[in-house]
Amino acid sequence: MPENGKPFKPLDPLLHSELRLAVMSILLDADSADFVYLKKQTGATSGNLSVQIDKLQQAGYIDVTKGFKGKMPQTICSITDRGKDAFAEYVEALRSYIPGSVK
Amino acid sequence: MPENGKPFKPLDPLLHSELRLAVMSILLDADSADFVYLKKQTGATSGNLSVQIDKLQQAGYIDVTKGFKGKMPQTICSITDRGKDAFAEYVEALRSYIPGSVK
DNA sequence: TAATTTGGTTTATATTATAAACTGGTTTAT
DNA sequence: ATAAACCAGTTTATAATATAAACCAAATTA
Repeated sequence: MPENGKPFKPLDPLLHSELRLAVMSILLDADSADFVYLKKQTGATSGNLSVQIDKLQQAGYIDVTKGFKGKMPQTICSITDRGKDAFAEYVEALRSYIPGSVK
Repeated sequence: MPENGKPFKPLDPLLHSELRLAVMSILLDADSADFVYLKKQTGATSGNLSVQIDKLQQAGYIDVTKGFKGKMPQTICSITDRGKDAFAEYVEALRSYIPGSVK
């Protein structure tokens, strides 16, 4: 039997989202970024970004710290170890869909 | 100015879907596959597969030919050049989200 | 010939993404 | 000092998407 089953690994739905993926990507590089920076880099609307940050936090993929910068509110995000793992696994899963990146 | 804008390329929403991506992946390798085979390989339900095949066809990413195999209906799918291009571009866009695959 | 299976399609539902509208506070202009 | 404009977000409404359940016609099997 040459053809075996389960060729495709499931894609973590929490990461399989353009904006959340972008946020994770930034945090993976920067290890810390605030709301304003994330918004600028992703081009997202505030509302969308706010919602997606929430989801990533609730999944334990990022840490969110609310404070102030001067008098202005500031939301700082950073990636967790769990988030790093999930991202790596997501990328690995992606490979299973891309012929030529078999390993 | 060290930090430039637009770091993330947009992800073609037609391909950014687990099942459609799997179908495209199979067709890219096989160049032709029927409904039954696609269903088996992806593990999708018939309904879901039917809908996603439709979308790919309407986008011009795949060709769909309906005929018969013996007396049984058969739906054969194959990838188009346009589909190949779109897939390549999608993978390229994905790279912009994955630190370490900068080029 | 009645039940079951095959190869799908259609339609309904649940989830998701996204933007619009809003809030609480700050800075600027009058 | 008060109004107007702005900043950093949150909440809520809406549109789009994914997915499965229900259905259908024909073929096969019992």
